[in-house]
Formats: sequence, structure tokens, C-alpha cells
Amino acid sequence: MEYKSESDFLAHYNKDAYEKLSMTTDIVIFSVSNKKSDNYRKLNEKFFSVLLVKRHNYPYKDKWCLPGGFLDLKLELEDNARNILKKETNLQDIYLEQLYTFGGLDRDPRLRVVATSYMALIDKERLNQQVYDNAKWFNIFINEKDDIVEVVLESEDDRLSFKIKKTLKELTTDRYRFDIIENDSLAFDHPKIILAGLERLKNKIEYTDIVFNMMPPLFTLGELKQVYEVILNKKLLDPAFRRIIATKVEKTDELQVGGGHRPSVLYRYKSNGDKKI
Amino acid sequence: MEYKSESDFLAHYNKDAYEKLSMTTDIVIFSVSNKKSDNYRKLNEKFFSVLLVKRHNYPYKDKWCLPGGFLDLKLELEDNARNILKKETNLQDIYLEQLYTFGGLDRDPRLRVVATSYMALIDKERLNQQVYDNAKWFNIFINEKDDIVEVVLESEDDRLSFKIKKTLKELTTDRYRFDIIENDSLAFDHPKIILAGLERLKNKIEYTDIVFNMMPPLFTLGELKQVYEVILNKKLLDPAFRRIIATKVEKTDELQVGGGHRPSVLYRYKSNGDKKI
DNA sequence: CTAATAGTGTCTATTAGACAGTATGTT
DNA sequence: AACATACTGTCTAATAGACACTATTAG
Repeated sequence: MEYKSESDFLAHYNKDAYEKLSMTTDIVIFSVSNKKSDNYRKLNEKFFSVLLVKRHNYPYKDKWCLPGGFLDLKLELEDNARNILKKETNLQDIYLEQLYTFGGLDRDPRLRVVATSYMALIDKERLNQQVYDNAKWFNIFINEKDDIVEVVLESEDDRLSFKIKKTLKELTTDRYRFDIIENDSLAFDHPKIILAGLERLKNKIEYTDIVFNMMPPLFTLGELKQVYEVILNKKLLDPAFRRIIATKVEKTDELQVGGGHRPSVLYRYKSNGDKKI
Repeated sequence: MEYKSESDFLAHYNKDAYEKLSMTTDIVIFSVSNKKSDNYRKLNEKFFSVLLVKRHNYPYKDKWCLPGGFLDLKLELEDNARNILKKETNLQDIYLEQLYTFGGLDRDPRLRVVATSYMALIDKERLNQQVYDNAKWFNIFINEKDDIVEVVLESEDDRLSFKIKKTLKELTTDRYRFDIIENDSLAFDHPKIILAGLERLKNKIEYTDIVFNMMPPLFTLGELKQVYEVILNKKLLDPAFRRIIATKVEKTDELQVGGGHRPSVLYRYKSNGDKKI
């Protein structure tokens, strides 16, 4: 058939010409938790943590999963994700970035579903208690040996774990191939999404300022270093850390007192106009 | 309704419970073109280029666009993209990575379509002539001032251009916001996808080995430097470049002769086991 | 005083930038 | 010989790693 114009074509277009599918947006929400130390001198131990919700319906009933939901066709992808964030955390102004789109054929046993995943970073202290009705924070422990990554997730009551095999990239693709080789308690392919988030954050923390999205407005350099350490999963040297971070923070007049040691200056984030994405 | 088990639930699941949509995979295929120099002494000038196809149907009839197509629901996203690559270039073993998923509401005038974009890198010399039936290489010229990026695309017969405004990232999101402010001749939101590819490549060329996907099996360090220069859009210093690249290449016994100057050793890519993604 | 963290100074090793200088082919 | 690129050497500046040393608080 020949059309006279684009509007003529659109008027006759059959919207069901191609088979359709559903999409979801799923969000890996990271934060940092404190465990109060029993030694009055010591700093609170920090844990890197992720927010999971328990499924009450099929499929994967009673399993844990990432906050997410079907794409509302009236919304852009990111707005859909922000709606989910709002529902789960009651917060709007949260750091959110698109991670990766997972399109495996059997991701969802119901029908073909493609999931665009997002990573969100928040300062846990901003949440009010209400969030814990649906969702729970799990501390993250990563154990990487050879090409197997074992991730253990712990909340007060639950302990989940999964193992993923990272196959080395071939020349013709950019990423490791992730294969889930053990997974007791997480729904869908969410272990892969969590791992994608972990890797993204670990990389980006080194060349962007995203870490400050997980910090309170005022913080000590010691706390900030702790956060870097739990995310990078390694110890840092203090003088080097202070040198590197110096351009990104500014001193305030306030001091953190009360630890059994020298008080610490409180800092705040200072954007230095670095536009690196 | 209460279900006895997951399989019971699935047996009764209504696949049309949620409204559905279509997806496409669109591919930004980059390569490097040579322009033969008229001075026998000089090296061939190199251009950074992208492969576009002309649309022969509505919508956006007669406009240029990225190779792409609707998602075949029997295929994974990446396989769908590889099929398109195969159709367009007749090559299979091509570097391909997922870029970003674009979910704007009015991307496509026909219906709601979400596009997962990919970036492919190839050595143009591997293509046989046949590809040029549908597609054409456009050399890329970028002009960035303040927050406006102007991109000019030139083939032998056509000259396209678009302008995009990059709005500075806010704290709550990771990327620049891209707004198309001028676009004569490209279909859909493809200017945004091209820009996303340009930025990704520019970043990744500095910390990965992907550039070698655009190189022939044997190349001189001068040619390799030229490629870095057209992609980064700046001149590099020779000694520094050789130092940095040294770990990624190995000498062969062959020489490139025939230029009106000292012959150059031909190198090949040597993976140094660097696993950085 | 002690334990623990806060914060500074400095030496060294490594890497990046700049540029001069030498080498060698074709016409 | 002249030109253009190929390739090497070296000085300097900037940055990262390592570690010793001082400061300050609660108990």
C-alpha cells in the first residue's frame, strides 16, 4: 500500500503488526548501614547494604527480590523507576541511574519480560521507619575467587546467598558473561542485576562523586573512608585518601565529639565542577 | 484466587493482564575510514565514521537512521542486535556492547516503543562491497561549545547534522540530559543514541582495549595513534602514546614500506590479561 | 596513662607531559 | 637533498604508596 504522507500512514497503522511484550523496571537500592560498636572507643562498623522486598505472590512466592514493577505505558522508563522508589522509600530526590537491560528469554516464567534495571543510592538515615513494612536491608558480603563470585546477603532474620560465574569477556562483547550457578532465595535473575550494580558502583566510586549520595549532609573523613572501604572491599591508606578526597569536600566549623579519641572535623560535599559522567 | 503452587499459578496466568509494548534494538556501528592523501609522503587521513541506513518506508520516510529493528520475541536482546548486524554487514564476530535503553514516550509516532541501543565496532576493511546497497558510512565531525554539541555527518553524497543540548547532571541522576535542539535528517531519537555511543567510546578507549576492534590485524603505531586522535578529538604526544600502548601490542617481523619516509614496524594486538570491563 | 582515631609531613616510586634528537624510506 | 614519519632518550612535574610521627579525647 502506498501512503500519501506520514500522517496518512499513521492513520492506517496497525499497532498489532508486531508481537508485543511486557517490561519491568527493577531497582538495586544501595546504602550503608552502621553497626554500633560495643567498644566506646571504636568507630561504628559500616556495612554496604541493599534493599530487598519479599514476594507475597506467585511467581517466586516467598522469595526475596529487588523493588520493581511492570512498566506503566504512560510513563518513561526512569519515571516508572522513580515511582517504584517513591513507593518503596517514600523519597523522591534520590540518585538513580540506569544499569543494564536484561532480555533473557526465560527471565520470567509467566511471559516474555524485558527488565531495565536501575541503581539507586541513598542515605539510609533519611528513611523513616515505614519502609520496613515491605522491605528489608541486607548487608552485603562478597567473596570472589577465580571466576566465581559468592554474594551473601544478611538481614537480622534472613541470610541469602548466591554464586555467579563470571566468564571472561570475549573480544566480541564488552562484559563478563554472568551465569547464576547457585541461588536459593532470590527471585528471577535478580542475582545478576545485583552483581551488575555492585560492579557499576565499585567502578564509578573511583571516578565520580556518587558516593556522597549515600552520605549524610555532614560526615567525618573517617566515616567517608569507611564507606569507600566497604564498597571497594579493601583497606585504604589514610594520608592518600585525605589527599585524594580533599578536592571534593569542605570543612565545616562543627566537630564530631564523644568518641574515646580526638574529635573529628565534620565535612560536607563540595562539587568541584567536575563533569565526568 | 489462591493457587496451590507455582505451576498451578502459571497454568492460570493471564498473559494479557498488563498492557504490552514493542521493543527495538538499534545499533551504532562505528569504524574508521581512510582518505588517501594526495601527498605521497603523508599518511592517509583518518576519519571516525558511523554506518547509517536510509529509510524507505514511513515513518520518517527518506530520513537516515541507525540499523535496527523490532525485537523478535524468540530472541534475546543481544541476539536480536547480532541478527541486525549480520543483515547489515554480513559479519558475525563483531564487537557489540549494550549502550543504553531509551524509553521516551514519543520516540516512535506509531506506538510505544522502547529501544535498547548497542554499540558495535568494526574494521571497515572486513566489509565487502555488498553492504553499501542499504547502508552508508558517514564521517563524524564534532563541535562542542559550552553545553551544545553539534555533530556533522558526511558521506560522499549527503551531509547531515544535528545539535544536542547537554544539561549538566543533577545530583539525583547520573547522565547528562540530552535534548535534541536541531535535527534535519535523522529519524526517531537516533541523534541521542549516536551521542551516547560517541561518549561511551570516548570514555572506554582510555581504559579498555576496544579500539583494536576497529583495527586490521596488522597496523603501525602511527595508524593506531591516528585512530585514538580522531576518536578523542585531540592530538597526542608520540613518546607518551608509545609508552602507554606498549603493553597492549607486540611487534611483528613485517614492515610497512612505501611511504616517503622511514618504514614502520607492523604491530598486532596482544591481550595483556587485563580484565577491566 | 591507655586505646583508639584524627590529622600532618615526608621520602620514594611510578607515571605523565614536553621536547630534543636521531633514523630511514621515497621522490 | 628534502620531507615526512618512525622511533628513542631524557628532563621535569605530578601523583600514588608507604610509613613515621604528632594531636586529642573518654574512661
